[in-house]
Amino acid sequence: MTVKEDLADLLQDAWDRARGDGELSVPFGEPPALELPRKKGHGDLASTLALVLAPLERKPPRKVAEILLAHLADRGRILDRAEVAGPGFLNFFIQSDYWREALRDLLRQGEAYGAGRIGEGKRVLLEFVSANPTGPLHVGHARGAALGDALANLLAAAGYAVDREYYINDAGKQVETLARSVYARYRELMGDTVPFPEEGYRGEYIQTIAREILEREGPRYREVAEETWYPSFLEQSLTTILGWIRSDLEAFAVRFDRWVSERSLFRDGKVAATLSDLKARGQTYLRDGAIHFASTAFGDDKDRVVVKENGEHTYFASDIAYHREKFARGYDLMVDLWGADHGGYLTRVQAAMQALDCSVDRLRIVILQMVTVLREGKPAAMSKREGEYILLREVLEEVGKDAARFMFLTRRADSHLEFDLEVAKRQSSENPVYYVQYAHARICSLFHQAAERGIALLSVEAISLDRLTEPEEIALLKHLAFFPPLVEESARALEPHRLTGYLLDLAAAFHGCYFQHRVITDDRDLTLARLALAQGVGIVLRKALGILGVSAPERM
RNA sequence: GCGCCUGUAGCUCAACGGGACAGAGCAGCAGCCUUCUAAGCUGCGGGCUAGGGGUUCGAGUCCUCUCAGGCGCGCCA
Repeated sequence: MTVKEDLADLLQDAWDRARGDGELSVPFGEPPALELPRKKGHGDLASTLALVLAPLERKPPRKVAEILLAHLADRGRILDRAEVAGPGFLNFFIQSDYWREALRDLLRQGEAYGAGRIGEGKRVLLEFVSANPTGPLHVGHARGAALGDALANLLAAAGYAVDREYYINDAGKQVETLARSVYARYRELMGDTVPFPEEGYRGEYIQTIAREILEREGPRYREVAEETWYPSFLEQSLTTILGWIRSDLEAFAVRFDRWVSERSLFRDGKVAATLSDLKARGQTYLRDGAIHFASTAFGDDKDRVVVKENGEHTYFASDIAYHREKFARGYDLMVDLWGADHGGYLTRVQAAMQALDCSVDRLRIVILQMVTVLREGKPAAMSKREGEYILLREVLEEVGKDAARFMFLTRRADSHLEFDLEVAKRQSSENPVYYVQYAHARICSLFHQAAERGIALLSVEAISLDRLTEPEEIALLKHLAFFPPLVEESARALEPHRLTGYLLDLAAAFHGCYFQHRVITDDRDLTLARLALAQGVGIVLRKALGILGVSAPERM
């Protein structure tokens, strides 16, 4: 039970009693919501139940609040006091002992603390990154990778069974262009003058791949027909780039359970099956030699081509098949993480799912806004074709995994992100992530100190937590107690960034407390109580940082 | 032109499925290390939440219009 649940039960009970006494009459409604007041004097938790109920009850909000208050039956278990305030808020002040026992509970649970139940073991598929295998991952992908990985961890922490998937767009014109670009560079390396593909990829990495092929296979593809070199160049280019992508993701501590290839969907007949399904449902038609999907029937701006005039499939066709396949796998929830440049694609995918009777509410698409990279105070140009972009690899080398991930994860998905490389490097010691990590390192240091001084730790049950009486200590206890509901709420909202805010608050509360109250003193019981508090903070820091994929160092 | 996203302190961003007096960090100023890590702590200043209308007991949050920025508007992916 979390604090919010405990109090919500109490309030629900009061509500039921008030109805039983005939003082309130509205039969049902939402379960009472509780929120953290922004201002200190407004209690530890507040409810707006009376405000919501008042118009339905045709009573003044304060009157409703009084009635609820009168029916509150806490028997001194949780509450210190409760009061009606402002227009009709119910403010709850919770006993210090409640918070202390919450810490004891935390310590009993250890690393399991904060494990949520809202997932109920439901299966979630999270698809993210899914960058085209036509070049190395850049900083935009890094944001998606950080968010996706953290989101997957978060959902898992909230009790979902999560699968992480990367969709490889290894079919179509882009990878064809990739192969041609590499071949052109291959010929150039041998001194041949060949035309470079018009829309070809001009990044330096193309030469790298060409050079590797030349070293590995020599000039054997110099004077052969396209049918001979093309398949080989395609495969080798894809393999090389996917290798880069995998190792970059690994270095960024981003994990995937499954890699789904677009070509495999064609190979396994999934695309054909999907198209015939759509056709059978009367959702496609032929126009100008191309097969269109009638997406306008589902709110799209125009109908979309799925099979081109030349008989090739569009990316959209295989993507419909991919999503249909995901639905068929029986997930309770599917989450797609897309870059803002794919935002215009949302309507048509939802349209396709509707057309196939896949319930769209099981699919949630998170659009991630762009990243602007600042180098030396100026925006760095990002153009994949020209090969100008800041790579994930570079970010890792310059900024580091922890700082980069934390920075990506302090912003909401739909907010544009400015990533200043100079600031991240130069001021690395002032980076918020170090502030949080430092709190963890300090706590570890405390336990080393305690061990050196031969302080014997007690079992959880034997610690005198009532020795924790300072306002800063109580404040810390409260922070810790709010972690479990935070996990559930962030997961529900698909917003891992709430955890970074929480971590900064928690670290600040800890640093403040640490500065003001010495942990290790001659007072044995007090020392043990404060160590227990520090341990609780350490556990939550580790847990939350772990969800974000940021390390919790023992010393700094 | 149309669609989606954004606009909050000098800068970068928060504000938890509308809630009470909008908060942090950085930058600026002034203090705190003989004692558990100063990558720390304490204090100060800083806002018509882009702007106008509306809904509501209550709006940074919802609706609408205007302005500004980003992304998209391919038989590319």
